[in-house]
Amino acid sequence: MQRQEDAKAKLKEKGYKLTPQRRATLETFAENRGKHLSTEDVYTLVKEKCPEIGIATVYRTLQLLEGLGVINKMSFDDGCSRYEMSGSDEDHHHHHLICLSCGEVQEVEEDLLEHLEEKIREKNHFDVVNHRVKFFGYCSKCSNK
Amino acid sequence: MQRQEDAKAKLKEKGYKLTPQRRATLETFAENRGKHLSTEDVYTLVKEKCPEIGIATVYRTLQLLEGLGVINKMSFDDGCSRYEMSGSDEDHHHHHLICLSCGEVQEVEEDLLEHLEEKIREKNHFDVVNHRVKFFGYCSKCSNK
DNA sequence: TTGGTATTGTAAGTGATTGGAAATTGACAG
DNA sequence: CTGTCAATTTCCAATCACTTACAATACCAA
Repeated sequence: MQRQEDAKAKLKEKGYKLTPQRRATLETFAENRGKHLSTEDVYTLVKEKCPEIGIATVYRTLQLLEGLGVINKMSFDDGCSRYEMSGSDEDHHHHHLICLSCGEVQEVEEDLLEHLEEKIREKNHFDVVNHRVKFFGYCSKCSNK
Repeated sequence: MQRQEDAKAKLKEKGYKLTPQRRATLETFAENRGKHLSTEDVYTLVKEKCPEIGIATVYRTLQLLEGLGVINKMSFDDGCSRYEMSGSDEDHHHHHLICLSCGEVQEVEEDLLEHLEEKIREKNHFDVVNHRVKFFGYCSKCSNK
């Protein structure tokens, strides 16, 4: 896919090597778009393609890919970091609904506050290029209980 | 709720971890607003969510949360300490402007999208109780360079 | 193909936190 | 003063998410 090829180009550009471990990690993210993978998740999934991989390499790879902007780290306060592939345009309108009861995370794709960015720009002299919103509350399953 | 989220932010800020035990304790206080819970009370209540928790951890957690100002200790001379969530400040909708260049974080106090919460509620069947927004961009100092 | 360098897996090391149990404290009775 | 008992703290070994040391190995440009 586009992003996978981009990522490979970025690696080469910066003098990093394209190893089977990194290739497998990229593939895994491409195959799991929209999911928020923990390091353990990635480890498990990548292991299917590349059984020898060690957990340390997974951590290193995720760090590297985050630095290159290929994936984004996000925290849902569940005790571990989670990542997803950063899709340049979708990313801009990509927000989360976090259930305070069960911890489930849903996504909302919507441009919520484009117009507010302008307001912020004027009031705070801050040049906004992106925003991210978390809504906290109770998902349908939990609020029915 | 807001105070729960604030508390989580404070923990993170000070380098403390948000463990299941701490999460359960915060939830317990949120669900028992206005009550004055003894350590034993907290132990019993938290045990429902987190049965493995030990009494020592409860004492430690209460100490920690008191230090962060999330809960208040009060004495009724009944032989044990009691606590309640400190509710003094109300639902502050404070959000953040994060500079991508220097990393500076400004706060904005503003209710940005109350009306959008209703929309989310209908479309996603998600009962929103709070939201948090991050704006990414460049602060005035950095964008002038 | 080759050689220098990046990268790897293993295993040991972080630092914060934990449960259980033992130790300490303090109020009070005898 | 001494013993008792419950509240609270401390000790300790273990756990968790993550990082690092290091020697062996794999990329990839020449």
